[in-house]
Amino acid sequence: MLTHPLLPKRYQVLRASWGVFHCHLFPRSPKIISPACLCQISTLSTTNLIQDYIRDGNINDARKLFDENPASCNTVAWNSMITGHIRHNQMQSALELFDRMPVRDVVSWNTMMSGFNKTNDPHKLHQLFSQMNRAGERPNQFTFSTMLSGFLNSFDVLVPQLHGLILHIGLHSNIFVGSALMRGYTHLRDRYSLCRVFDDILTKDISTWNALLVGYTDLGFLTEAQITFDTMPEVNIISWTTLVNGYIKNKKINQARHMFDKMPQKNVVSWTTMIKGYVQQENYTNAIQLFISMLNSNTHPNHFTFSTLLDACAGCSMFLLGNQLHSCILKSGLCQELVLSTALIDMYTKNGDIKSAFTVFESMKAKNTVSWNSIIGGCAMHGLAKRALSEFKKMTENGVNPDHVTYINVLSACVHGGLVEEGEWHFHSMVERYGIKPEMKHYTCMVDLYGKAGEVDKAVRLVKEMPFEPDAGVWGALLAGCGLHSCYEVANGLENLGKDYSSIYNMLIKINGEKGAWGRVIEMRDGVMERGGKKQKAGSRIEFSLGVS
DNA sequence: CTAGGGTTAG
Repeated sequence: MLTHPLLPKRYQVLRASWGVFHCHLFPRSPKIISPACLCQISTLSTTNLIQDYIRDGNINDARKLFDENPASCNTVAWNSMITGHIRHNQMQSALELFDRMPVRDVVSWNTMMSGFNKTNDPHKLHQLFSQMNRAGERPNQFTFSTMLSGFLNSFDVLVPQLHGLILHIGLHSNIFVGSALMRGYTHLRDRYSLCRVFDDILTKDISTWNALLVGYTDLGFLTEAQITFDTMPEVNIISWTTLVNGYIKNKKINQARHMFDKMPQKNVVSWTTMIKGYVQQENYTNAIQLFISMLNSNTHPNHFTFSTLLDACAGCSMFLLGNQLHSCILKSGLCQELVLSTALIDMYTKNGDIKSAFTVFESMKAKNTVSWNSIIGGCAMHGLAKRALSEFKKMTENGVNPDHVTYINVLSACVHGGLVEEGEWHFHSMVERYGIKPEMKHYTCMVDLYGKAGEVDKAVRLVKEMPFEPDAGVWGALLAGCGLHSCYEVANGLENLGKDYSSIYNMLIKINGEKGAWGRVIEMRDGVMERGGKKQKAGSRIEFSLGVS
């Protein structure tokens, strides 16, 4: 039974020393091994083999062995097989095995849960948890930490509930459960419970302390975070990076840089964090300088670093650097990273090179909502309205669900192409077909669409129907339409016009000026000046990218 | 065989 074509070399050795193996396991057994013993040995070795294969990433041989020896597979073998499928993102196969396994233990349930956690499917996770309880399986510390991390963005409310169960079972002192709970309470922005859970963990390790640091920085308690950092029994590179990132998240870029410079050592993550900080502040010069220092310190950039830098290139039109980064990405073998391709598409469209954007887009093997959004948005930005709509059609045909950003892009494509009917159709279908409620931006697009097309009445009606108070964008779009089609009366007759926005007054002034209503113009201009309004400065992207401005 | 802490895209 131990002879098998799939047995790797080290097991051939085991087979050769069969006697030793036999004596070691069953020292008192007769020379001729009974069938029951053989079966036991076989199960042990099959399970070990499957585990070895999976550890080596060899899912196919593992599955072959598994399928060909059903009698030698115990629950551990089944669980290992499920783990293997999950590691290879084969959730369907994992689920299929889980459904037909003869005996499930707590590990089987936990493994499936971690799978759904990986695929970001909190509903399935939730479902599995109740099934598990119905089946009479008792959740353990693994179950709770998986559940807690899976529920962070969807079932936040369940965090205290799970906490109750955890206290009941007595698992609150487990470091894994504890740090998962701390993350949960950080999401709930509950500082008191965060500290409470931290105190309940009797033997804290460095991850526990780091979780507290994350909690404090996320909630904006920078002083507490700094004190924690200074009093921690030990700090590692993760603690340092957490603190730097904490200052960045709270817009204290200089303090972040101060800590960053004090770091005893830096890795890709810490460099990327600091670079991202500067990109967020639109301080692209420092971001690039830091990137160069990073390369000089012999730290290799990863896909996080590249996407951050591409974001910078998109932000300030550094076309050359963007191109160079694309070459680096191709060389580094990271070009199939979904996020990177999406960042590349965005960089190309914002630098005016829609053709390259399409090249990247078409080279992608897997596309998600964000990637489709970036190409549709790119088409819209380049005035390719029809193309944007046809890409949208392809997206839905490919089974990728649109979201609210998709519709902002689709509607703005309609605006650029003057496609009123199509725009109306999509505006309605977003709720009816996908249940996406239109937000302010969607209304802005529609107002813009009607305004540009000269249907100012429809635009006004839409503004009145809107479920929220219009912002500067909506008023701006409406007034732009009025200006374009000389609707002087409509513009001046608007009630509740956004009086707090000086840009709105500037547009009104322009409309009145064109009509020759100078009295009103002067009156409004004085009003704007009294409020301390300034004339908007014009800027050029070219000047910006040359560093002139 | 299953679980925790720091960086990414529209």
